[in-house]
Amino acid sequence: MTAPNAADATANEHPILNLEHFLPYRLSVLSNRVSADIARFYQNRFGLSVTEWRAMAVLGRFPGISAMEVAERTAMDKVAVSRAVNALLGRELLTRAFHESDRRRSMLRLSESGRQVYDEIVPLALRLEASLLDAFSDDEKQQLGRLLDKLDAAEMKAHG
Amino acid sequence: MTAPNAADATANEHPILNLEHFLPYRLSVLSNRVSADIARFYQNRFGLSVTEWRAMAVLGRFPGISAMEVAERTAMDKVAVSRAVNALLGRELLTRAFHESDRRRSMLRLSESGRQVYDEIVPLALRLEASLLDAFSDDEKQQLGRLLDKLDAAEMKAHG
DNA sequence: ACAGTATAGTTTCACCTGAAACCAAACGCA
DNA sequence: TGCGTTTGGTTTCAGGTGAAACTATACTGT
Repeated sequence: MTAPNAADATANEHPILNLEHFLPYRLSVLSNRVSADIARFYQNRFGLSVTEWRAMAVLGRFPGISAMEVAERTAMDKVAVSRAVNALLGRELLTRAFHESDRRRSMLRLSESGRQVYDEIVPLALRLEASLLDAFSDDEKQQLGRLLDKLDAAEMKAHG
Repeated sequence: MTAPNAADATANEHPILNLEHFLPYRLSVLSNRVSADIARFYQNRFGLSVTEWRAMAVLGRFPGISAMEVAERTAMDKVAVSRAVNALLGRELLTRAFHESDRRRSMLRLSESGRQVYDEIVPLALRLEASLLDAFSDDEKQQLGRLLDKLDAAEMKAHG
């Protein structure tokens, strides 16, 4: 074999990873920035952490579910949920009852004031999302959704 | 005004946020899962944290840059970079020299063994990325890139 | 009925992270 | 030259985070 050209040398002996085009990196940076933008807002306004807000968000949608279900629906682990729920109970933004026939199982709901906070945050969260997608045509929005679905599926498959 | 119907009530009085379709949430979950998949690997194999690997990745590509430039190119803050660099210096995966005429400025490079680690990780990282994009046509890959660019731009604009 | 296992949730521990304060070197400009 | 400001980098501090151990309740099969 003849001497490799520069490109071959790069490919074979010293592979290079171009971080700024590396998909996992791009996702991470984008997601961290977007999350920070939103978090900053409800942090300042309501003193809620991301995990707390996520718990509230899912309880606004599915009142009465257990901590376990909150964990599943938010992709947080049960430790994070436990802490978030306890913090929110302490601030009386949540109420907790226990299941009649299985007293391990909690049943969580937004309290009156929790619901007020929720009702105030949701429209602003939606506005923020909308501003991200401002420059997107309907078609592009749909494509983005589809591509993210596909990435989800691929990640699951590659072991999730 | 007559009594609102269920849909109106939902829209006006009790807006609902559907977490599983909320873009910032989707990005966060996907990105965390993908990052964890990769991190698990070089964590086990080399005891490298995400920040350490990112620093190495960028130094493999741009030998001799300063800690400040590493921070810029990895979107990490300088505290994280400082820690990562010191850990890597301790393990002799990096070397550090100082700039002649500005002795505050460091000049960082992968050491021999750092380069070996880099050369071993890069192909595996690329394989992992490829497996994520396995089901994507060339066209879809290109669209994904374009849409992520657009999201980056929108985030910048909405204040980044 | 009861021994073993599974499940919901909490606590502990060890680590990661960013903001702010800090230090030292370098620059700007009178 | 020297004094205020800027900049590169480190340290400190105050949380946030997940893995693993733990508690309490419920289920299962004999």
